[in-house]
Amino acid sequence: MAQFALRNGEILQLEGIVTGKDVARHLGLDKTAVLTQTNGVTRDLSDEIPEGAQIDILTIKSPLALDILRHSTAHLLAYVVKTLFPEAKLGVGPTTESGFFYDFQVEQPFAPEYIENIEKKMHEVVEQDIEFEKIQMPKDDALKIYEGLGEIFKIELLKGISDETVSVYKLGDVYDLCRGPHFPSTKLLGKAFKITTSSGSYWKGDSSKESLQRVSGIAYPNKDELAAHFTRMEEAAKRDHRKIGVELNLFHIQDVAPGSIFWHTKGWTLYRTLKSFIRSKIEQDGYKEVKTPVLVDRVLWEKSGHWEKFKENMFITESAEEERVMALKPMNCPCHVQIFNQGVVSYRDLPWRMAEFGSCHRFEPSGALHGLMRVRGFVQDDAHIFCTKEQIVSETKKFCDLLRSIYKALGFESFFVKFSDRPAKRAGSDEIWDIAEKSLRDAATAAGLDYALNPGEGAFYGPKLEFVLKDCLGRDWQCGTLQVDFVLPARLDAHYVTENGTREHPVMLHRAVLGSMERFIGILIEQYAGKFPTWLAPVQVVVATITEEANSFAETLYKRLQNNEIRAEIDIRNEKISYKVREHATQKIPYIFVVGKSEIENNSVSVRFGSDTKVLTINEAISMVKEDISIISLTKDPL
RNA sequence: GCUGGAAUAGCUCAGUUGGUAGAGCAACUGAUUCGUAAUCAGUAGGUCGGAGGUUCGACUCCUCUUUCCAGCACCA
Repeated sequence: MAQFALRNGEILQLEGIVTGKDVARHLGLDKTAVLTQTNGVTRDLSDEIPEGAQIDILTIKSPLALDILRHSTAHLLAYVVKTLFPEAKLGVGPTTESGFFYDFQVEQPFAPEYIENIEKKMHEVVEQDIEFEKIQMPKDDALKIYEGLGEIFKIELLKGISDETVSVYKLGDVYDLCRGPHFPSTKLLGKAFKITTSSGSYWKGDSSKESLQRVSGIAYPNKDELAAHFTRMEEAAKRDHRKIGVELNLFHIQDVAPGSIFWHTKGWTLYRTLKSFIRSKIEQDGYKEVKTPVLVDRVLWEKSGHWEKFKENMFITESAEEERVMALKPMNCPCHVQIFNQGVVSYRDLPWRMAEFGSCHRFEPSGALHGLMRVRGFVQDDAHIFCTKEQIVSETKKFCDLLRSIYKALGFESFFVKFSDRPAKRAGSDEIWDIAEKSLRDAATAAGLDYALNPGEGAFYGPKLEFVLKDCLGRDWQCGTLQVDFVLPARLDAHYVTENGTREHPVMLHRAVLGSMERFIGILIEQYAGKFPTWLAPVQVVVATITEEANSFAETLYKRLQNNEIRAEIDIRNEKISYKVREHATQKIPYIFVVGKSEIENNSVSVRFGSDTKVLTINEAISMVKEDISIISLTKDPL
């Protein structure tokens, strides 16, 4: 008689070999049980339970079961694809944030009709209630099976496994190498899944390896949650910055300049406002702004090492009059070093925080372009801090504080941080990398950052911290960055004179808070769904008349707003006030100042803010807006 | 760059066995002078992304090309 502890503290006694299924049956959960949690580990229901274990039965409703539901649905997908396309070779089929995908190698990519058919077939297989049969076998046996089936990718995966015994899940006659666990059978997967897309992918995520076809789907425990997912997606699509950019007349992009932005007046006002804000913040932090050339001789890029690594991604110029090859700068650092190198720099001059709103161009692959988020022409809120090794930690901490204060002011309380360490291809010795990585880690800790390690993803000249924000569709975009660089100053012959009169290379900290102005504005548009806080709004107030008898009163009011440096517009069109209100509300103008007969008589204004309306004196109304705009100045205080 | 999909008026979209284009909103003109999310009427607007080809005839079929979208790869 074996004993097991249930989660509620009850002790269960059962005879013989006991599996999760037995426990479930004993508890009357045999119809709904999908997995067990045995001693805190999620396992198959068919697994034997060791005596004395603490056991919990998981049903489809359990949050712990969700990821397994998706994983098992991926296997179901693989089963259906193998049934419909027996020649397909299986890749891998992991879960995603809201679903799953499976990669296959097939002769013909899946046409949309096939995708529909696959989904239909998956639902049929759910009805057939096929069992996920778990088979533990020696690795060599599994290899034999897959060699017999010609599953080249599974063979490669198997060869990479060091265990002697592996688990294979058999669904119908399809063998899938998998650590598991899985649901016991297809019926329990339910109907709340949907195949969403098919697309290309690469084996092991490597573009030099085989091209595969990825079929992706989403899955939830029930139809309501599935429907809620689609509703969320629709809501998110409404705040897509590309859509709002057109609706609010902020910018456009067209064929003649792929990856570059035509900023319209309203978008450019937003851009300038953001830039002024950043400028005031960095000036307070001791940065000195510069401006360097956009067109620079290739020799500088050769010297910096960028030519060798990135020339395919640079815009190179050609001139009928001159043989000299120039390039549009893809980054500002080598140019900043040229300024640093004018004259002699003393240790007393360090840290030298050299900032630039640097206009950069990179030939990004066509498939990477995405609205404002990934462009070929962009402006970095860039700066390079030339400092000593000893100053790395304090400068990094200072930067992190600045970044946090700016993000907070812009409405981003939370973001995530990645620490990217040395890549395989890099410049500089291991000793230098050791120092660079340690300094950056210490600084990140000192700044109280919670970061995730991103191994091997550093820049070729140094490790970096990356500050990542999400767009409305859940995609990650790196915005801020800080990179420690011991390499470029040496390559570009930057020196300073130490206390002892010797010459040394400074350390260079590459850093940006927003990263790209364009990208950050894209993120801001989505964050606010176009309804910007008043200080950022391109138009802050519209003065709208009810009838034309209010025109001159409106003009006077409009002038006063302008004199108070409020971005205002006036609407004296011969339209009904409800029409005007609707239009300006749709344009997400923060304040609508409505004036009519009664306002003229009382020298007042009817202020509409959001859906609130109140009648104020003109002075009160102007103070209200000015106070709203000045909210941003609070953030000027150091944290 | 790779795989798939798409491109029709300023915007959102109709337009199937190939017979040279249509709606709503926006714009413009006129009327309406109105109290907080759409007043009415009229007018104008398109080489159907571009270049070739098939055909008596192409928005529609084929080839090439550009751009965009989704995913992958890339991102100093």
